Amino acid sequence: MPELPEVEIAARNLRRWAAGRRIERVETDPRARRIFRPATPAALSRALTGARVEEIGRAGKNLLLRLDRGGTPLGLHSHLGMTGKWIRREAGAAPPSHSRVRLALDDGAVLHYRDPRLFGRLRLVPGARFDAVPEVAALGPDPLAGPLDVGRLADALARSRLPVKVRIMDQRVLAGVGNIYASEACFRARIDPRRKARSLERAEVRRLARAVVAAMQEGIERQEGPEIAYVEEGGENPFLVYAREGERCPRGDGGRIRRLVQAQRSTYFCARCQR
DNA sequence: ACCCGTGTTCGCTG
DNA sequence: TCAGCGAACACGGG
Repeated sequence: MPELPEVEIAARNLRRWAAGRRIERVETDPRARRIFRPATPAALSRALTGARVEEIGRAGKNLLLRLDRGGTPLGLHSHLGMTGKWIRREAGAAPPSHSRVRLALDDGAVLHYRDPRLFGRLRLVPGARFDAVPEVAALGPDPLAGPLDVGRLADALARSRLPVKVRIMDQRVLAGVGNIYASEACFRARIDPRRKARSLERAEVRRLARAVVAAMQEGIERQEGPEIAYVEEGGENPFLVYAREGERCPRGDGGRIRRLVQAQRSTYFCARCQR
């Protein structure tokens, strides 16, 4: 389930599970070649076996693992795509379905990278120089890495004729915003997602920036909190408007949530309160 | 069977 | 040259 909040939870999990641990064994699913960069399972296995996990960082939707191979730094860049997830299992436990990579750690646990659709990516980064990875270098500001620069966001919006909801999903504009949180942020900011990005006034840009941060923070708290058990799959839809077509607007203004398609993705909004 | 999907990249077009 | 568009990737679930 990866947008910024889910990737942040994955980073926190990996810190608890793997920081300071040594990777003793690596297994890969041969069908999963396409997620590897470079694309050979053998190269991935050779590089990671024996390495120690030092730090786990996050930039937008990207997980950045800093490893140590006998004094030489090595980076592992993990992008979860649509369906990627890191899962911990005790030694000998049955693997989850679609486990594509298994990292056996020195405490006996096994980290599984599960990814049914294979849209994720795992990339070795020599010297842990993540700024040399083009997709990472091109990222815009991360909404949780310090206060967002409203002027910079306004500039990025002013240069586009795209609908604002589509524009804020561009990772060069805001790192970590995906399809769900783009709808949620527009709703919180009371901005119509169909508006051209360049049409927003400065005050609206400020509202949008705050709305993005608030939506992300709530998403993280929801998944990190003690109620994890029933937020897991099968629970209620935790979002304000996403996937709520036809329901009443949560602001109680009498509007109904509408669905439309923008840039081949579903958008949800209330045309009554979002202008 | 058919449609939909929390993401990104690539090739084409104007 | 570049912003924008639509297809493609691959598979499960409703």
